[in-house]
Amino acid sequence: MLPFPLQIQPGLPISEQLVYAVKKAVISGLLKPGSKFPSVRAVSHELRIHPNTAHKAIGVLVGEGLLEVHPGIGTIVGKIPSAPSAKELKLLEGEVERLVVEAKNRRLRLDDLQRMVERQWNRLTSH
Amino acid sequence: MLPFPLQIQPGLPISEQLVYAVKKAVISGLLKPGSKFPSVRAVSHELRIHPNTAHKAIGVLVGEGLLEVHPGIGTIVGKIPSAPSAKELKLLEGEVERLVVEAKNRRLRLDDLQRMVERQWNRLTSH
DNA sequence: ACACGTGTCCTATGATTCATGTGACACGTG
DNA sequence: CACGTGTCACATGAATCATAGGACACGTGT
Repeated sequence: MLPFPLQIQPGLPISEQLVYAVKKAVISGLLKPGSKFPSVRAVSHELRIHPNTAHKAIGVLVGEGLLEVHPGIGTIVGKIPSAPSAKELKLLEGEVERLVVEAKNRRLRLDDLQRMVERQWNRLTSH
Repeated sequence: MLPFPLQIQPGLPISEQLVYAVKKAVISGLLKPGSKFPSVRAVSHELRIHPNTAHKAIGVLVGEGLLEVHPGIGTIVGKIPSAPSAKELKLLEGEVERLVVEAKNRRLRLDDLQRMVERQWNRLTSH
């Protein structure tokens, strides 16, 4: 069994769903830094997807520092996520802007949105 | 000239970029409720895109209540954006979750994120 | 030395989405 | 009736996505 939950659904690319599932598992403590991450072939076999698709998702996660690859040995969960770079902060700003635009068009108030953020934040807290 | 700014860039679907540009223009007061919205052909001509592409974006905006269509006459900016339905709230929850997941993986703190939200909120305020 | 599992890469194919091309129709205004 | 409006129905080419099948280099274990 995979160390993280994922039910693949149509509508979004499979590789993106896999990336997101791993990100959620990492921050929720399901995947602990330094622990082994399933091999490309194991992931593809469990999820019934093609190895290339799993490999693509893992490549994204490696690029973001969430996973570390050791050739010939395997892949482990990244130990120390680096502090946000200027580039990453700019990307986050863009995502925040998108969210605020949606919220404003739905006629939410700032404190409504803040409460939603805080609720999701606490819900995704490891413990 | 179009009543809203938009510089089409590669990487995202053109229709999505158009939808987002209009949403931002609406909440920033550039497009006022009740005012006329450019015709499908005018938008496609100004942006150098295909009428079908502009029509697709406008269709999305109509579906969300931001624009109102009067057949044979034209399209205007929606007057009264409805209160968020349960379905819309659920979609927003999902977007908030995505943002929180990204922020946590970048090792931001809750108040860091809250500040970013508040800043974007004030930046996108009309007047 | 050898087999095995690991990550990585290559070429190819079919499905889907996206943007465009082209043409047409119904509606309301003048 | 002409005109501009929104709307729709095909079709085509490009790009993305997932799949298929095979191959190679690396490190570990026997």
